[in-house]
Amino acid sequence: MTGRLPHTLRSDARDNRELILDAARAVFAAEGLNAPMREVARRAGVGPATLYRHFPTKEALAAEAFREQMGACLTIAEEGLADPDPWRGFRLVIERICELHAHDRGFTTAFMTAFPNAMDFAAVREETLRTIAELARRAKDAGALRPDFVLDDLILLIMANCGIQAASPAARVAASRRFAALAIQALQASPRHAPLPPAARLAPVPPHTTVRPTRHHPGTLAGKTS
Amino acid sequence: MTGRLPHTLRSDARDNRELILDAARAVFAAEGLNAPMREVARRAGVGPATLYRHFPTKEALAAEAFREQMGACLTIAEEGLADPDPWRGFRLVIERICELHAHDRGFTTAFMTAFPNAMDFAAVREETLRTIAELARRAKDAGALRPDFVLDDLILLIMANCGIQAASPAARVAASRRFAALAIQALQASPRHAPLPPAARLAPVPPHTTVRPTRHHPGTLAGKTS
DNA sequence: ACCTAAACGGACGGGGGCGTCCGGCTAGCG
DNA sequence: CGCTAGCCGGACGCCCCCGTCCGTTTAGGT
Repeated sequence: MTGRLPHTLRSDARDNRELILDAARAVFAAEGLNAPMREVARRAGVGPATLYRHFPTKEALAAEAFREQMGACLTIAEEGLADPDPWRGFRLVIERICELHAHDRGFTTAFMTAFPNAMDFAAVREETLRTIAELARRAKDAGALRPDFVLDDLILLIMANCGIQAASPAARVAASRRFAALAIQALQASPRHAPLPPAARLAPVPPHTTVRPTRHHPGTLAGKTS
Repeated sequence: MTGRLPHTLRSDARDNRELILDAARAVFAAEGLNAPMREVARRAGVGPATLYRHFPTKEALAAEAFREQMGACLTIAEEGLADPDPWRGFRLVIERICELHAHDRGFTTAFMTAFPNAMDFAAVREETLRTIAELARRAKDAGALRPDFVLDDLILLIMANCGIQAASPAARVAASRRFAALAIQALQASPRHAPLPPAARLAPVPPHTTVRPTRHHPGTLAGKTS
């Protein structure tokens, strides 16, 4: 719905739009959401003005660029829910979501912050979380998932997964895989497990997660950084 | 050793040095290592030149500002090692290190990156890791820590802990506490645990990986400003 | 009280990212 | 084939941050 653009769009404009989206995906994946818009434009081989005309804000660009991954996220959750064994489904969800997030740096923060202006973005996010919540309920009922698991723990793990850095993308994915395995074993129900400290409300998170806002200069426009 | 400054330092210079260090600790804790040097200077109530004269590079400033925490880190490791029960010592180390890192945003990245130029910084880091490695060995021998644990897993967890964000510092600490508890249970030796995927070499990480500056744009990613 | 060396901080030039304007180009219709 | 509306991208002004220079202030010894 968002992109109900009239196909009365001139052909070159159409082409550029795709070029920009491809470039954005590549740049955001490699450098994160805080990458300069300029960089995306350069990579797409267009001028900055063209980029800004197509996507007036970075938020709009990111929302459009990550629409696919957002959908993938939901698909993963649904596939997990479809698994006859809820615990296996749950594990799969953890593993695949971690991998997805390890692949590009930008998507995680996009997912976590869930820009308020990109409505359907947040909607898919909520739908994904709701699906996983249902899956978690079943896994608990099956006695496989620890009963004190809450949805915020999932957010916690995704955030944590996002903190993992490495020299190469490959190393990051590998590390992320190991992390997911550890997380799963921590979430597995077990009589040996001591009770956990209380969960903290986490999401959604103010953007400074990635971006540093404060520049207390009275009067001037606020500055932000990441 | 590092700070063998002649106490033939003028009194105002001495005072300013302390003011700067206090400001740096506060700013780095609140905003992270990427905070502008200017901000530290403002907070300390000195001019930029003064700051640069005392600490020619941000690295030098951070190394000095975090010396205390760095020492605390090592102390934690040593106390863990001193515990007669190695597994309890290990758990304590995890919990306390996570808490320490949750408290200020800057220290984690400082610890992870371990600036190559700040020699003794890296030295303490290595010493800390070595101590924990020994503790881990004992905990494994006691049959409490899973045998496939490697030191990189600790790095992994610290990095992950660093990814945790929340609205308030208090919430972050709470989340971090829960995370630590989960991590400990994942690392606990258990016959139920499946083998883990291979560990990946992680540290140290180039500093720019962590964050990158961006500017604020009204109505877009920036959630709030003062 | 004075004098000097040391320390201070305001100010400067450079660099980079941001968002926008405008003159030139081209797609695509008549 | 020619025209026009729509699109493009170079260039601009803005702001913030960085690191350094230099005229001014001040500590502290005589």
